Amino acid sequence: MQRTDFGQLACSIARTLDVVGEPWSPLILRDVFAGVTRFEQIQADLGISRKVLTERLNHLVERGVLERRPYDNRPRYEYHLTEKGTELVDMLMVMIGWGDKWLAGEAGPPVLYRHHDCGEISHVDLVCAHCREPMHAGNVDLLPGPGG
Amino acid sequence: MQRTDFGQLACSIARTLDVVGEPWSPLILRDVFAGVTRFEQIQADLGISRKVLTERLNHLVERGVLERRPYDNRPRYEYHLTEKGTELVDMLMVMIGWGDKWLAGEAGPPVLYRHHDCGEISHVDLVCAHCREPMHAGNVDLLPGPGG
DNA sequence: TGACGAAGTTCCTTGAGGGAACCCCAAATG
DNA sequence: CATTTGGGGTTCCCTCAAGGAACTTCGTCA
Repeated sequence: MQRTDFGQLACSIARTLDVVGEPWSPLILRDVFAGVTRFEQIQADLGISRKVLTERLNHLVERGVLERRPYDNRPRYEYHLTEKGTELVDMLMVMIGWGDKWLAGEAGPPVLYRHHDCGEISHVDLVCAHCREPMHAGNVDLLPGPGG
Repeated sequence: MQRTDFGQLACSIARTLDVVGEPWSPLILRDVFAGVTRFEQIQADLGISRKVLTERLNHLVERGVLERRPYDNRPRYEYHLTEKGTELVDMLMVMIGWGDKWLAGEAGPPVLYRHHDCGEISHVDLVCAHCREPMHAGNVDLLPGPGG
């Protein structure tokens, strides 16, 4: 889609967009995460063009985010999240939290997420991986890194 | 770009993509967050087409993510994050964490993030907003919500 | 042996992104 | 006063990606 190749930029956001920045890709990951793992199911659930779905699935498999797995003796395949892909679900959960807060409107969020550990309907919050205190836009400093 | 209108879907991911899912939008937010706030600066920094930059800035202002603010007697403007936009930086920080881990390669991450509270170079982790324990793909259950 | 169904592939049309050139306006400069 | 400069866009044209419908392939089943 975008003719500018984000994968070449020295920016982890751009590189991430190069993997899941194309239209539909995050929604495809959401479906696979939610158990909608087959071509026909995803196509019907999202209403995406078959051509584009083929392109996206191939791209996500190439980048190691999804895995193509046969599920029958016939040529039938399911798509599953790899470890790399499973960790991308973190991004989806933050998008869900933001969308629920700012865009859900009066009807409320369309899907609820129950934390398996505490049993409560909840949402994610960000903490510093080092000290476990809240970590948001207001309390980080940016420094040049080795790959810059 | 995508002719399918994601904003109409009953899905918070799709609705979030309707705001920042178009190409370049997350990179524009990153620039504004990092202090690159003027049209010419953003255009030069990203190498984005001026036409597309105009469209994206207008869209982000319309959706309440950015604020257009005059900075001179002349007709000159800076773009700043609103509260709504500042909270979107959470999504960027998760993308950065994932990109740093899976795509940075041998050179290492291009930018480092120091947590202001503990002073350490760090990255974000996700916790349950309710019990503060880790919350990832593996330990959430999906339930239908009121807006579904 | 014909129908079926999953998983694509092909083809055409439309519209979004890239890029360069151009425009407008206020201040600074001569 | 006339002219240049520089920020912030706008216009135009070209290419390529998204949408959508029809078609293909291959193994199973009636």
